[in-house]
Amino acid sequence: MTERYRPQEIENKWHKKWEEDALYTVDLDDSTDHFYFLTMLPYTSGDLHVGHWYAMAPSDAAARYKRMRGKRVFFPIGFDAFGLPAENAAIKRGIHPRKWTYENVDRMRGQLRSMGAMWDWSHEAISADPEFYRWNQWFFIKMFEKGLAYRKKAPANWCPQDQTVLANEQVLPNGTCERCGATVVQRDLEQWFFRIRNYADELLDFSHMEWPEQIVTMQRNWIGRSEGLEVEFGLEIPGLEEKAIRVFTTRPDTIFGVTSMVLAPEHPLVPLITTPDRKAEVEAYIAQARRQTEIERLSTEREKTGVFTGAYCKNLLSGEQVPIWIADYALLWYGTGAVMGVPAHDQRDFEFAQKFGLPCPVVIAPPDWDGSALEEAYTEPGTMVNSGQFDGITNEDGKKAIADYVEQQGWGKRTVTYRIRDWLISRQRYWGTPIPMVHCPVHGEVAVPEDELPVLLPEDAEFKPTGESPLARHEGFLNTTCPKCGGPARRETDTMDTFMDSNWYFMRYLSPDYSDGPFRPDLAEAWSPVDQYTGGAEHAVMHLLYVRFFWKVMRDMGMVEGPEPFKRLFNQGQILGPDGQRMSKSRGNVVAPDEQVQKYGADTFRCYLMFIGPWDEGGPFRLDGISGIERWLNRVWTAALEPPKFGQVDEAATRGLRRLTHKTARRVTEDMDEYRWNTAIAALMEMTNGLYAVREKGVVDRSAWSDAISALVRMTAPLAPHISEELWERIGGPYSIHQQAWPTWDADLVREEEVTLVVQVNGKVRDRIQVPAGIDEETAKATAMASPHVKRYVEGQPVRRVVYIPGKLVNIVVG
RNA sequence: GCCGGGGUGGUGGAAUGGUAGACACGGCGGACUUAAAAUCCGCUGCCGAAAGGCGUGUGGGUUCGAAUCCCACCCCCGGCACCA
Repeated sequence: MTERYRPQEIENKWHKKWEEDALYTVDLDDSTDHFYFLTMLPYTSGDLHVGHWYAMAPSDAAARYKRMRGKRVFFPIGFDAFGLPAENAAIKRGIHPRKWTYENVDRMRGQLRSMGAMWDWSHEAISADPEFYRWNQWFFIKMFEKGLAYRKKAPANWCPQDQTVLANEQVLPNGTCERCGATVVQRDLEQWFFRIRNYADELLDFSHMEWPEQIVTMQRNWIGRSEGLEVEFGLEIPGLEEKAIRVFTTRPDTIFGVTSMVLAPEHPLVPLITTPDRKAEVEAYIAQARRQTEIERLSTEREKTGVFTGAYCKNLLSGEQVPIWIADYALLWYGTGAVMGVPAHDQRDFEFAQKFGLPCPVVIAPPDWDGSALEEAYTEPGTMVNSGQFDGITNEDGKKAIADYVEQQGWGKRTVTYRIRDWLISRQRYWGTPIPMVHCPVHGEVAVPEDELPVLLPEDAEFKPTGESPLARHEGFLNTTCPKCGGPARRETDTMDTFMDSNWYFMRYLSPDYSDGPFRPDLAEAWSPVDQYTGGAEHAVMHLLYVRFFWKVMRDMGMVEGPEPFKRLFNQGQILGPDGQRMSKSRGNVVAPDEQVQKYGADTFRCYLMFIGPWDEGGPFRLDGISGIERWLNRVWTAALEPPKFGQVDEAATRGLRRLTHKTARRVTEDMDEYRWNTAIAALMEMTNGLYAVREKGVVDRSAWSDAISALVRMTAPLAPHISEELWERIGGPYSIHQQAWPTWDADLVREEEVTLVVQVNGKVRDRIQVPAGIDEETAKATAMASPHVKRYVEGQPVRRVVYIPGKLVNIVVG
């Protein structure tokens, strides 16, 4: 008897050995057959949870598979270490964020190692290291110099109780502070932005990437391009310089139906046009709008609100006077901050008009319209009516005709508007990259000179919430001199959004110790773009859009080549608790991977995660199936180490074994190419079951058996790297299995000798007959007709048709 | 409301126009064992004694043949949501 499979022993043994041998260290200077496999870097939240395993273990399997297929695979890892969770945890525990973060890094490194993944730790990068964030600052300065970073006033969530700025996630859905329950208000602060809108059109081009359709659609909607017309409405207010209100519309065809002009409450014209008798009401409305968070303001559940300013503008096409209102559904930052209200053809305007008693003239007639009033807005195609010279044409033609006319008259022009806003990058927080700018009373915004980078994050700042950016209270940090004039100046005290780190971390991995730039240009050229990126779909419109934007910025700086950073993207599904709910400590449904690894071993745990279902679906994690994987790996162990008692060789059985081996190689290869781990494992289980059946009889050829075991163990290697390495050594394979070639298959050997011919009568299965694989049509049909089970259903009825699918099926149509 | 994904045995799932339920869990039976665990072998969609019938969310359609394609509807999950 061979000794039993003891996962914990062999796993520790091989971790040590692999590390000593630097088995997974890649020399990037050789980029032959390179393949960059990247997994989203983990946040330093503390312990590795099942979600990390679910994201990373299959990624590792995929990277290992690529390696065995002959690629030089770079598979790096690092830590996303800045950000609010660390700061909050530090505040709660009264320890420094750096201490909390780096202790977590140490713990997580150990947990990550237990997975047995082939990460190249020699290329690790941590975003909170000064040598990393130095280059965030460098990039910021470059972007400032190119006009891609700019400063302007923008509202931030402000908690008047805690006297602090809150991130959106810290504001509860009812608009209160998650910490103290006070009502959060909007407060304007000078903040930094990146001009992502400059790249909006380019970001809509997805032709150079193989990404899930879902993510592409989400990004497309997020960018939200709409084509329309910007058109002026006349303003004649005594003493007012402004002679027009500009609106953006995608429906120029409805312009004759305008019965109101609605401005955003913050629109700069509002205080200038409001009549004295409306002033009090208008100001009260603006004040209440400002008190609401954007989430509340944009809720579609709410009834429409608004107030009349007392002023009117002129519809230049119809000549009509139009009352000017303000309402919070008009958004200052979208379009021109003004909406033309067409109640008959826009549901939102319809509700607004209903509430305030505004008229609702129809200008696009529905096909069967009898002239009666509408019950709701009509937004379908129709014929133009009540639209002066444009009457009688379809509204689609009307769109063009009116846009042409407006452009001819010089009242406006066709434009494109985007939903996406510039990227607000300022955070009024401590634990992040300091923005490397200086505010000089004489020279204004001045960038810190490159040779003074990094602007270090002071370790002794008071990071507990006080009402200001933590760095603003640190005198030593705050007070500096102007790089231009040497006079006294103040440092910028905001830090950067941590999505800045994830913009380029994968490039830092290439040369984490490089100090002449963010990354070595020659390695960037040889190893980018990333061939395969894997991670969660929750990053669809933040990280995955920012990183594409930033890549294009780097490209325009001449630092990288090509249109996109990631050729292929794969989103794994989300793993839920056994109850089907998101895992959380408060629900008590958290499965701790460490315990499971302790109990079953990393190989079993990895394989089980891959076996429960398709990788992109995720789903509830129940432990009750894990014994199936445990048994399977035990059977692989036994099959590999306890061969049959070879005796009289049966040729057919030997051919059968070879067929099983080659067939499995084909199936597993195809499945692994598509990351279909569950079916790949099922195929390996079937092969293992087949080997067991053969082993009982012991009538196969020795070499067919050892070929089968060799292939089985190699195909198991990407999934369960430790047990396969151990078995490989024990069956006498050269170290390391992870450097061996992937099994190939021979199509001739895969071919079956016999097939099951399914016989149907009128589409219902009536018999299954074993026939030689090469059977011809005539023989197949005759065999089918001869079947007694078939005869019963055919007899006495005319055969109308016989359908034959070669080697598979005969369908006899009677009646 | 809009966009995307999905609905298959007791359970996780397989099958993308041709044998529905691969593989696995669980269950049942057997072998081994003093016994249990582990291990090994067999059976296991539902109804039916059998013959056979029924069966992939619901209803209809296309086809010799539909889980798979088309139409309508219901439900679940994810994302976006007053975008002019």
